[in-house]
Amino acid sequence: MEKKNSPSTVSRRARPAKAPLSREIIVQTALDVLAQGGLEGLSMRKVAAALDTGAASLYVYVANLSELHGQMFDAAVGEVSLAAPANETWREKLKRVLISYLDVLMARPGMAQLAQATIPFGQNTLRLVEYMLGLLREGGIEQERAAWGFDLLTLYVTAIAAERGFREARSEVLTHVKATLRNISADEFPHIHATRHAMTSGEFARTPWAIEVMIDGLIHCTFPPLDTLPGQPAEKGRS
Amino acid sequence: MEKKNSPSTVSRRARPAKAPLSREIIVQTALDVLAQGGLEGLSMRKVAAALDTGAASLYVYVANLSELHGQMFDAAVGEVSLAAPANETWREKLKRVLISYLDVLMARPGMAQLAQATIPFGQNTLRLVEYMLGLLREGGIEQERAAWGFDLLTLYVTAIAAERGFREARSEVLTHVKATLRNISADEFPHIHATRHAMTSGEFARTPWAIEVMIDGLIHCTFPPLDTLPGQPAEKGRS
DNA sequence: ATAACCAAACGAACACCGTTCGTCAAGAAC
DNA sequence: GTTCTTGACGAACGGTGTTCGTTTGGTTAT
Repeated sequence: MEKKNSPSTVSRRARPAKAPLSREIIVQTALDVLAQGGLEGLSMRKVAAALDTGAASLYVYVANLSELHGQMFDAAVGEVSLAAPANETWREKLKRVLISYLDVLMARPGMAQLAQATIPFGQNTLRLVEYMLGLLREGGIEQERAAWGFDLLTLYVTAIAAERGFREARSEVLTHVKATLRNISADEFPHIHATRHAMTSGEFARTPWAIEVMIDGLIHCTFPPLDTLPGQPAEKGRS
Repeated sequence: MEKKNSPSTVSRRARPAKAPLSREIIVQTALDVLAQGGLEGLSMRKVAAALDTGAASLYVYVANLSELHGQMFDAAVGEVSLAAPANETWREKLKRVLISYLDVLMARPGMAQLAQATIPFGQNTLRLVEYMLGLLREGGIEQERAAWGFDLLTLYVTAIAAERGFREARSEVLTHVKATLRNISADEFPHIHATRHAMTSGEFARTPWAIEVMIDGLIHCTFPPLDTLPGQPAEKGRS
């Protein structure tokens, strides 16, 4: 950004003690850029600019933007708190860690979308997965249900965070939607009309509620549906 | 693309009977482009090229790319089948329509990501929402639980479709992940080690299973948590 | 002290992208 | 026949990820 090396070779004096680049510094700076500008405002060029260098310099430490995304996600997952009061039940602990994960996803705009676009298997992610699987097993949920259930839970939390992120990013569209919903025809769409307030309510209560619903389902569900495993779904049209 | 109008004004004769543009044609062409190249391969320029015109021409009918995305999504939702055998229970019908929705999301690569990026309230979407809410009410699930539950169900189906889309798009990363998972340390991550096969299994059985889990949870859950509505979550750290 | 070497850093370029602007031509209205 | 409107469009602006070839500063070998 602030480079002025038009003469011969004075440049190295104008930038005397620049801290050397590193993977960690790049990832941390990228998280800062994300925090300020969201996922739209995150680009190799912007991150490089924040480090007072050019985009090409980053490619020494990071293969491409996609890999940087992955590194950023895992670094963020490292901020999830796994601590819990010892007297809590497994269910309370599970809910607690999921909410902490949700907090991390919502701390920086665009982090949830980043989580959705990332196939997540860094060190911090593994630690989190291990912890959650342990809790489900502690609750007596067997192997397969635990694996699938963990996926169900995290998928939902990530999705709800991403959805909120989008709505914050484009609030103009959202107000338009709310107007449409408010004036919706009671004849053509009676059920939507009846629930039109509930649909946009409970911004914060909703996620804990959904977590409870899914854990309840996980406990009551009679599956693991071994019968459907061999011969495809046996359900309706899988194309 | 195939324009040759270097001389004076012969161009109009070289392109005599071009079908006029329209919103519908643009949306339909965009869906074709999406089907072929995924969301990455969808751009105003590509859609315009497929219509043998320039990108600027599209802006007469579509405000911007984001609005085009919205129109594309609603058009796709129109393909969801709401038909069901009359003797089915509300629960079977609900599962059926959700699977049909999943099919639509997976029919074109990138459609699920598009669904996640869209705030969905076109005509076809409203029809689908109305239908699903009706089924939930038919099942005796009261107003608020139905509204939130519908959101939970669709959010999950969309998320699972998007996740699969990503994995297809970047299979190189996925194989790497699978290798990591296969050789994972049994000491450091015992639970992951134990469930490492279940975690990547059941590609197709998983979604019907998760739908059952969520409906079970929806039925058994004692909520709607009116107690948490007035004073924020009363849970842990909402930032 | 000097020469050789190497890897990090970087400037420039390529091929894209969304969007805007000014212009042009064809049909409608008069 | 003339004016007016409007859809179509070429060109351009400022952005993007990524690559290539070169520079450069510090380290090692002579």
